[in-house]
Amino acid sequence: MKLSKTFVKTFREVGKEETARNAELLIRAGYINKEMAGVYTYLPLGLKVIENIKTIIREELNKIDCEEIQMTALQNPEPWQKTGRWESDKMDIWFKTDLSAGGQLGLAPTHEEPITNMMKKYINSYKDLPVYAYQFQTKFRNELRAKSGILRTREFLMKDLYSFSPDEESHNEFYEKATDAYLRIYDRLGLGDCTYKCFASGGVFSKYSHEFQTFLPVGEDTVYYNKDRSVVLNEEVLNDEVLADLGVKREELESTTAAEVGNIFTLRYKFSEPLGLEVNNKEGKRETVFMGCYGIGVSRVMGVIVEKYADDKGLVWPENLAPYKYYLISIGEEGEKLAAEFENGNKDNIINDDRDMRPGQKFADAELMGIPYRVVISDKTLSSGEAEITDRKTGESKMVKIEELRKELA
RNA sequence: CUGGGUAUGGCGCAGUUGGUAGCGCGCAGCGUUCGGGACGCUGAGGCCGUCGGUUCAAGUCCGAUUACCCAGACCA
Repeated sequence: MKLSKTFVKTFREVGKEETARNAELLIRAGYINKEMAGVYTYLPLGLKVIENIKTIIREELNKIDCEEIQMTALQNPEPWQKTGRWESDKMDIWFKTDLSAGGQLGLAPTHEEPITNMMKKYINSYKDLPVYAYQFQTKFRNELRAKSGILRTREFLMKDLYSFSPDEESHNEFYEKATDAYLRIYDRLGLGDCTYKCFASGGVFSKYSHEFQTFLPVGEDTVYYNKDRSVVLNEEVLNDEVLADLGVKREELESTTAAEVGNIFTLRYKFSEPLGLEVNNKEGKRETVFMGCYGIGVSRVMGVIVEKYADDKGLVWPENLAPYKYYLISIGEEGEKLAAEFENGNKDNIINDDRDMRPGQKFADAELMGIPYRVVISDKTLSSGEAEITDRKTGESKMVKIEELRKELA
């Protein structure tokens, strides 16, 4: 990408009204734009990061036989009325809107009802099970207060997976597979060393659910854990009964703040029963489908990654998530020619900062944007037939021959 | 929702006892610069969140309202 061709700009400062580090840096670096409280636009760079995150999630879910779909953001109230979740006292985060022709619609806060309802058409026999369907979808939640930048927003991108199994046993099997897939996902997202499976409230669904919590100073949750972190539980379930269940003592636990980056639930018959999602079993008798749901807040994960890796100079992206891998800065005509040639040959991985600016500003922007490798090609480096590559994370520089660079950038 | 705060060019801010708005960044032009956010000159850009009131006169005072921020509560 030629930096001179994009409409995106970086900013030296952002208003004091934006205090969350993730949003401040993402706005300054030109990844996102704030539209209003808890509502953000993803600009070209930010969108590429989102897509990179989605690709990782998609690959891991496809490995465990999940199928991708895309449901609608507009919601028919009917299935929600059947489960009792249309009423605002049951779900206080609804955005509801009126149809011109009369009647109401909801803006999807989640998709258990519509997908369960839809599956009645496709799941009729035990032979149709299991079904694992997921989507990346915009969710709307009318939070009383949006905060923490892109960690808690009113409109956000979520990956939600729903499992439909013939019985509890096969569900549990898949639940374990999904857990493993989640751990692989966090690993690939660069959060593996600080993200743990965590016991949490099952809400109205079941005794427990499991969250995936990333230990992080700005996290909104408080979690308790033992020394080897084999047991991690959310503060909300820290009580004698749960401690006994898990076989740990209160005194053995330490606490920390954490950000929830995923949540998986065993739904049992919570939705399939009221919505009548049943199959004929081998004996030809009706059986209600056993369900589970599995969520990852894609945009929130992006914010968590920013919080984890950013330093005093700006964003720092793990290589597999970065919007571009290389940031080219050329000084002098020869360098400019080479930079243009390299960028032209690999537009998807290279930012060529061809703006008419002084080098200092380009260095600062390269760091602010968090591109993994900064390549400087100048008269100085070219005099020895070389270019300088600087690692964003470590700050270390090394010189490479132009021929080697040409190969690496190809 | 409770408490506190903010709202002035694209961004960040100032604006005294009420007298018709200013600074930095950015932007446009010219020139000098060119490996760590350069400099000089010139210039464009604002119904001061919105509605109403007080006054000869309101960015400034009063009332209302909306949005935004922080803390808390809330949070599949």
